[in-house]
Amino acid sequence: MHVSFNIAADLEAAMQTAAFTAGLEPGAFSPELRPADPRHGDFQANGALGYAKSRQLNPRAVAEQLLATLPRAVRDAFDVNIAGPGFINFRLKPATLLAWLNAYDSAEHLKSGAATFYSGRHYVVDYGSPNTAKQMHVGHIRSIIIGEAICRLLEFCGASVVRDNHLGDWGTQFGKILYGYRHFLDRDALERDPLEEFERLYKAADLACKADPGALEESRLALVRLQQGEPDAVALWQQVNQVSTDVLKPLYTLLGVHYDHFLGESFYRDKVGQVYHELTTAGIAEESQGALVVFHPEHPRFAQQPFIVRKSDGASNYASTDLATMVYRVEHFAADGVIIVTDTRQNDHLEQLWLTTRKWFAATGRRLPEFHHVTFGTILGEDGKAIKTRSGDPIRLKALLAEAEERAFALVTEKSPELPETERRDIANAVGLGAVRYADLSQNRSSDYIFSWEKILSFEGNTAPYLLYAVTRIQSIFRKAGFDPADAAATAGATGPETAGEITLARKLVGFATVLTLTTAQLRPHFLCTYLYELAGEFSTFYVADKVIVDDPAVRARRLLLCARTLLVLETGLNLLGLRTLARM
RNA sequence: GCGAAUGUAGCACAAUGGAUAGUGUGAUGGCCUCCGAAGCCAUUGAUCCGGGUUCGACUCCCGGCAUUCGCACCA
Repeated sequence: MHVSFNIAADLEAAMQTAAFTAGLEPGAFSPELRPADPRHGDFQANGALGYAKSRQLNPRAVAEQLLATLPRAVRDAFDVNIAGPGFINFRLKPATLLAWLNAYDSAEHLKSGAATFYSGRHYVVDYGSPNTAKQMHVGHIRSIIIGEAICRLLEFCGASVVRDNHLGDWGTQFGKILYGYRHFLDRDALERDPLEEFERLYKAADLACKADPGALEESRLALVRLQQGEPDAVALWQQVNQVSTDVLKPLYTLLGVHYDHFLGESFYRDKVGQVYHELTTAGIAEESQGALVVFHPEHPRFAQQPFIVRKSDGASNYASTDLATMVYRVEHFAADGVIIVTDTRQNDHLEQLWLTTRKWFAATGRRLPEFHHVTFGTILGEDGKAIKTRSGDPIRLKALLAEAEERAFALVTEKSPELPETERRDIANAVGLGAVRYADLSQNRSSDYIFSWEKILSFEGNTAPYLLYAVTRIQSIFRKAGFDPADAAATAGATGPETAGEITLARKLVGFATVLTLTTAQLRPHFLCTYLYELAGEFSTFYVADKVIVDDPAVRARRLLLCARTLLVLETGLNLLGLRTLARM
């Protein structure tokens, strides 16, 4: 029996065929196939309701018609019934469940099943993208974690992905650092910890600029000199960037993120002239108060609120470089889609960027890519305000991750004191970093969320420790049974699921395909998290109800198959989210 | 002032316009001679307010309210 990875897609196509055969008006019927409440089925088609309503028909009668013309293959694979006002419910038969479980038996096979979703599509994902001359703090973590998960998900679903770190390495902060370097430099401090000193210089200069217009003016001029290529300024700028990336890279390594490129704003410094020229020539940009700006008359707000493309002192800003970046990504990387992962505070900027890009590309005959601004909210402390240290400074990312590992180590030591310390350290790394990561991904990214160590490291609820624990329990079963989880001998001759626990678990496993389509379509990793949490829950229920290691070889193979596939889907899913899984903890 | 995001049990979070709004925590009561109880089962409790669209609204539209954020040379 052949069974597709994404069963829903086949079913949807079959429904269209049935509609045609049944003589429903062509083009007017949409199956509206959705995952169903498990009490009703695995999928439900709601299309009969809308179709019937618009044509003054009885929706149940339309559903009956569709049901009568369903292809034979659908009836073989599903139990089908009509319920309520005209919902058509499809429930996977045990034989179909078994066929799917047999077909998708490895990460490679799951991936090749999913690869049709985005096959041949090229995406550039811009995430992380910190400013240089600063330490990374908690504020940077969401972009890194969400961005990386999106990259992995798209790749798994067949896309080719370019990971681009669009460093903020060319902005106004350099004018201030140049100013600070000239007036406040502490050479010993620079020697000891250069990044620390550059950050201090920036802050000192920033304060000076707020207090003294002369300082502000000097900083601006310093930036212009840098952007004009003055050697002293350029040398200092290079030093700052070198020091910064030296500090950034180990953090990315710790987080398992490997960028293909670090094309920061400065990379585009020789490409902004073309932007000014084309926008002016096309009549999209205009001079206003000495600056080059774009207004969008058709827009209620951006008709008045300018998109400043070149500052009045001639310097570029992030609008200039972002526009140049858009062209580079389409022309150099042949991007079909551009995804930028930043917090919601940049909504206006990115909306203006996109409005401008559309007009500009139309005027110059360029191909317009898909554009997704993947936004996210702020991480809050337990007081409901933006998270900070007690002294009011931002929490450094490095310190946060170290604390996560430390707290996880204490927990593991408490729960499993018998394990050797090196293993407990390793577990603490996976659990601690996984907990931070999962906390960020498991909630809808558009909301702010409250960060609590107690909550994210809890073994109860939708957390990394709970999911990692489910993985280790399954591993433990295989250890006890004397098989490697990937060993086909363990599950040879397995028949379809029979008990309530087995069937529920198997149905959930098949749902992996649906959740991948939903997660990538909306670029919201929390859909996958919710799914994995539910899967782990179904496994726990099954685990209590149905003993796996039993004498009857048929029952044992059948249940080991479910264990093996649950392990596979949990590990695959968690890896897509960037979590490392464990054999024991 | 204009705009955006958010508003769901005491608390923290789910719900691509579908059927009885799910889960964790908390509280209460059960389940280990049995594969890891870091677990499982059960009870308890909620859609900010007012209109509208729809066969059907937490979801879409309009008007309020609340919180957070953004709005001419930071990114």
